[in-house]
Order: sequence, then structure tokens, then C-alpha cells
Amino acid sequence: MYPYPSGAGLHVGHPEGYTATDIVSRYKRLRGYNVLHPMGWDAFGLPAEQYALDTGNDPRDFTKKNIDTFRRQIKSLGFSYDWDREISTTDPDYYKWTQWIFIQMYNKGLAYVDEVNVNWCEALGTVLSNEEVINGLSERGNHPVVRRPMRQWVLRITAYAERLLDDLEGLDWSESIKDMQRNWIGKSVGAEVHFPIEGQEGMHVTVFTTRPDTLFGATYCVLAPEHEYVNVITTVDRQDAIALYREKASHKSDLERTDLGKDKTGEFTGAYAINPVNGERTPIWIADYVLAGYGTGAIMAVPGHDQRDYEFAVNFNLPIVEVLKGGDLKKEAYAGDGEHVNSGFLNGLTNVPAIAKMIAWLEAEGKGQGKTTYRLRDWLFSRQRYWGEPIPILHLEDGTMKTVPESELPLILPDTESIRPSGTGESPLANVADWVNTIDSETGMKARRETNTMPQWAGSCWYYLRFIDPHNDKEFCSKELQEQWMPVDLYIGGAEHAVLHLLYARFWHKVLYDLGFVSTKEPFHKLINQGMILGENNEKMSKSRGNVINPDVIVNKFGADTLRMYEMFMGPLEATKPWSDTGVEGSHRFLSRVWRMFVREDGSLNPKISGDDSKASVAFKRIWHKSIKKITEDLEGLRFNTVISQLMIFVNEAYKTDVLPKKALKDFVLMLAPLAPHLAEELWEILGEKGTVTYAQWPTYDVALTVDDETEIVVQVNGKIIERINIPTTMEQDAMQELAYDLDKVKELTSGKMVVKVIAVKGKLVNIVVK
RNA sequence: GGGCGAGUGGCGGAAUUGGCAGACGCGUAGGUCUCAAAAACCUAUCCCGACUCAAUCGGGGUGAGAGUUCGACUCUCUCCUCGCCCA
Repeated sequence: MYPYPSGAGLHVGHPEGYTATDIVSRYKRLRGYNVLHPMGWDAFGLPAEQYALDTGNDPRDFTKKNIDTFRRQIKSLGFSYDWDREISTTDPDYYKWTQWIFIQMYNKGLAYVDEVNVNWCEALGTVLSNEEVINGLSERGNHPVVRRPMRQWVLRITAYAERLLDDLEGLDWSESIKDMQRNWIGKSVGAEVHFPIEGQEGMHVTVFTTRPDTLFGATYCVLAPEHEYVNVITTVDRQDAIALYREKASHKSDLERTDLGKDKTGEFTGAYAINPVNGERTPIWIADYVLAGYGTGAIMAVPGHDQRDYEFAVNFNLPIVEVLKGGDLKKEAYAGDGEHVNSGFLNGLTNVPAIAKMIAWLEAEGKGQGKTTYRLRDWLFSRQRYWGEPIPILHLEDGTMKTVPESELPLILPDTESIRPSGTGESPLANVADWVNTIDSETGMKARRETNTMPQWAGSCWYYLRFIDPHNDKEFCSKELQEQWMPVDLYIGGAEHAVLHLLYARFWHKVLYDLGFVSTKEPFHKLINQGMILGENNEKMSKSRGNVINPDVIVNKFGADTLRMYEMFMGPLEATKPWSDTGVEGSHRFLSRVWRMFVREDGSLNPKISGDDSKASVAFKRIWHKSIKKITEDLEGLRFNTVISQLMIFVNEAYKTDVLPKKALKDFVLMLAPLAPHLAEELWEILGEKGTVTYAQWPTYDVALTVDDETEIVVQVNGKIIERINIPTTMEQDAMQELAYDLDKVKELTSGKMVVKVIAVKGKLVNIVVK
């Protein structure tokens, strides 16, 4: 994943993922592949703008400076990027196509304006998406966020919810990331049920439930305090209590409201609804554990079979009816499967058929219907900020809206003196009069430009496609090249993008797929989330903790190869692991040791190196060929830490042996090259090879040399190790058993006892079980 | 509260169709080299105990407890702790 070029410069976390992809790229080149390995910048967004606001600078200058710093740092690590493909999302040649894709979405009805309850952040002067709000505070800056209705651009990601869910199946992603996306999409299958309101002709409460089979047990209904019906149905004598409760609820976060551990609170509205299946009067309550934004904002309460409803009913003395056998309703609700009772036509059925039968009944009677809901909301896509892609929409004088003609793209973000948010909810672009007021070239009508800009996520939704064809000024990416390269074979980045970026990018990709512009359903085939690198004190690296490691310092002191090597040796790529200064020194020591394996102190070639392979010891040859095998396998599996330990084993053995075949050292350099390319190039030259090691050929191994002639096996009696013996590796089970029986100690321990069982595993052990 | 993942020496970690726990590195100790030191190189290093020393021998051991199995770091169940995500 390309970085956001922050003012703080590169962090040691960045090179971890980048080193991993660089190793794979270099390895694949050595195996003869044509590798596309690009780098670019996700450079629109709030931090640069905020900094610009604070200092009075232009975000363009600041962003350029940051990119220059990032590029210099990344280059210092020797990553084999194709810099001809470098892109920045802030470049008009790039965002031209971001705008173009937006227009395609608009034309398909996937981008629309809606009056939505948004997360308004006063401090930032903008709305934020749900994903950018954490516990009522902005993700960036931790400023308070309030709910407020506003007209906003929204992308219809919910239209793709089902496909975003289904297509996860074929992806080579960790199950946990897939689960996070599944949870985020939050599919629930169930039914909507209409409860007529007593005394309110034609009005009914529509509830969503995943358990329509328990409708006979619904003894009351609960509306979210914000539900639009509350004012209409509340009886006169209950109005004060209801108003007070609503006031209290408005100050609570969703987290506080839905916490299962807390006591359930609520108020009776005084109104009743009619249970549509049995005609019972059910009181209508409001309670803050029901959220307005989920489902229909109203539930039918089945206290017998839902724990929250149960607690609520106990608190307020509401009736609890058992409609499903299997639990003990005196103690708690029963949410499992079982035989339905007290349920009319559902009696005797278990859950699945009962749900189907109830939905069929509701639909036949016109009292409800089967329904699937998603937790996923449409994507709030506009920001009242300056530093983003202008949304290419014209508001014409006749009150209609149209897209900017494609021939006029890119719609350039204008320069302006003041980028301060207006505070009214309009973006600073609203103040740039000669940009905002224009004439539509297609209709000749006066027009006002849309002043909202796109969120930071926009540019990163399709950047992987632009890398394929970065200079194309006719298309966002040529179809042919796209077919040649897509999907992305390996995508590595931090887990913080597990839902946001990865869901948005998948959504855009599917839209482009439906429009026929891309030929794969999914953009990223294999995804790996690198783990976090902690400080030496095992805490998250941060300025305030004073445990930040600057990669520049390591590169200056030890060189890029050491940093690359160390970050890969720390542990598995996906694990969170602490930094260690002495560990870095160890990696540097290893590389020095490698150097001395080739070159003596006076600069001459190590005299142990011989062109004559035959003089090398068998032991060394075995380590040599086993190393090729293991390193090849571990590189394929992205197990870089064990790749390095095998390289170390090779070097340790080389120090012990008298004759080093030149071929072995050449193979070693090839295997070192993906990890420590600078050192490898130099050693390659020292060995007398011509040109670069980059496009040489990956070594092969002799299978016969990867197995030993002799193996040590263990002999056990009753699972206890009695003796270790050396046997030929090829020895069969029978022979192994005989050998074991012949051992004096075995005879001693088995004499006079009955042999119950003998287990022999070839090349591993013999276990004799006696009684 | 729910979901997912993890827990192995002083430290980072290795070992999976269930078969020798601790590869490799860090740290530590001893040695070689040196006037000396650093660097480098070599050796040792899971814990406890026995033996004058050593070779060696005995016992314990992969968060805790149970289970399956000839055999469990690995599989099953219960629990504890930590991390991430969601509510």
C-alpha cells in the first residue's frame, strides 16, 4: 500500500511492508518473472490541509516537500520500484481520472445527493464518514463530533453489499480480515413485520427482526428514542416522562446505549400496537438500547427468547411468554433452536422451518415480508474541505444538476488565498467566485460548481490500476494492460485499512467491472497485513513515549541492507514485535560475517574459495543444497525470518569448512540478493560475474543432497526415550524395530513383560509399548 | 458483551498431515588473539538436582487444569492473561 506522505517522514513500520514486497519482487525477477512493483503517494487529505491552515502555507508546497522526503527515504532503502510509474493522487493528470470514475458512478445512479444525518465536526469544519468517527471523536485529531442533518454526496455502496460479501470467498486473505469486512457489512436475514397502532388509523410500527418465528412471543414493542412516531403516539399523560428520557438518551453514545452489562432503561409511550399474528395488544415503549440507525429503528420485543428484551421485561414487569422449548425462562432468555409452542400454526416446528413459514404467512396476509438488512450504510462521500479532488458537478441555473463535460476534465482545484473552512458547512471553494460561477459549455446555461471535495479514500480506490498505465491520457488504464497485469498478486499493508480502504477499493473495482473497464471481479488476490513494530519498551512507537526509531538513523549507521535484514529477521511479517537495538547490531554483524566469507582483511578473495566443487566436504554440500531448498520454500511462503536463519546456518557452516566451492557462494549471493541487494551486487562482482545480479537465475538444488545418509532416531519404551541411535535414512520400519529390540537397555526394560504394541515411524522413532 | 488471534528459555523467535521442544539471533559466561582494549574467532548457555571435576546420570518443562493418544507446543473441552476488531 502506498503511503500518505506525512510531515513526520518515514516510520520504521513503512519499510517492513515495503521490504517484504521488494524481496518478493527481486525473488520473482530471479525466477524470470516480469514484475510490476510501483510506488506513489496518497497525498490529499486532512493533515496536510490542517498543517497548511495552522502555518498559513499552501498545502501544495507542504505536500511536495513531504513527498520529496518520503521518496528520498524510500530510495535510500534500495527498493526496486519502477519510478517511471510514480503517481500522486494530487496530480491533476491523476485526479482527472478519479473525477472521471466519479462521473461514471453518477451516470449509473451510484452517486447521489441526500439529506443525511451526518457526523459534523466543528473543529475540523467538515463532515466525517462513520468510519472516521471513533467513540464520538474524529479519528484525526480527536475532536468532538455531533449528529446533524445536511445535504451531502453519498455513494451507493449498499447496492454492492451482497457481492462485497460473497466475493470475499475466493480471496487469499486472512480469515480475520475477511471477518472484519463481513462484520462491517453486517448482513442480517429476517423479516419486516407491521404492527398496527391502536387508535391511529392506517399507522403501523414496522419492526425488523431476524427471528420472525418468535412473533407469537412478542409482548411489547420498542422504538428508538429518536423514532419519528414517538411524538405522534405518545399519550398526553406520558409526554413529560418521554421528553425527559429522550433528552437523556441524546447525550449517550451508541456504545453506552447498547452495552449489554448495564441496566436497561426505557419509558412507556402510553400507546399500544396490535401483534399482527395473534391480535394481542402490545405496549409501545421507547428505550435507548434500540438504535435509530439500525434496521427500522424499532423492534418487537420477545423477552422469552432475546436476552436484552428479557432483562428489559424483568425490569419493567412486562409479560414473558415461552414460544420455543429448550430453556428455563425463570432464569434467562432462550435463544437456541427448539420446538415451537404457544405459536399457533408454528407449533412443533424448529427454528428454520418456522422462520420460513412465518415469512410466508406475513407475506400472504400483507402483514410483513422477508427482508435482508445490512449494517453497512451508503458511503458519505463529500467533504467541506479544500485539499481534495473537486467533485465534477455543475448546478445549473434552472435548478438541475449535471456532470462536468468529460472533455473539460481534469476539473482543476483552484489556487486560493484562504483555505479556511467557511464554518457554514460549505467548503472554502465556495469563496473562489470566479471558479464557482461558470457557464456550462454544453447547455450554455449559467452554473455554479459543486464546492464539496472528495474524501481522502477516493484516490486510493483505484491507484493500483493507474500504476499499470500511469501516463495514459486517453483512458484511466488501458484494457489490454489491465488484462495483462490484474489482479494484484500480492498486496501488503497495515491492518488499519482492513475495512475502510479495502472495502472502498473493492467497491470501486466492482463498479468498474460492471462498466466493462476491468476484467477481474476483485482487485487484490493475496493480502498480507504486516504487524506493528513496537518500541524497545514493548509499547507503540510514538513521539510522546520517546521510543520512535527513525529509519534514517539506522541507514546512516549500518546501511540499508542491515535495516532490511533486521526488520525481516525480527519475526513473522504479520506479527506485532518490539524493536531491539542490539538485534540490529546482530543483523549488521551477520552481514559483516558474510563479507568476510568472501573477502579477507587485505581485500583479497578468501583463499578457501575454490572453483573445484569436488573438494568440498559432503557436510557442506548438504547444507548448501538444503539451504537452497528451504530458502526457496520459505520465500514462497513469505517466511523471511526463517530464510535469514537458513542463510546464517550456511555461513556458520562455511566458516567451519576448508573448501568453499565457488558455485555454492554464487548461489548464496543469489539467495542473499532479494534481502540485501547492495551487498549482493558487490559480492557478485567480486566473484567475477558480469552485470547485475538482479536478472540472474535463481539456484536449483540436488534433491539427493537435501537428505542425509544417516538419521538419528529415538528408541522409546512406553513413550519414554531410552536411547538415540543412528540408522541409514532409508531403513524401513521392520528393520528399525529389530534394531531397537537388540538394544541392551530395551531388552532390560522389556524382559518378562508383554509387548502390547510397537510403533515405528520411518526416520523418526521406534516406540515399544509393554505391560 | 461478541468475534478473531496469540501465550514456548533472561529476550526476539523456530518446530504442524500429532513423532528428538528450544533452530537462528540477542544477551550472558569462559577462552583465543592483543602490552591492553575493541573488533573478530572458538566454546558453553531451558530449569532443578546428583557427582571432587569432567564425561555422565536423574527429574521437571511450551499460560493453568482436564481429555483423546503408544506419543500432544500441535487435536478437544474449561479457565486465566494479552492484543486487534466490533458493539
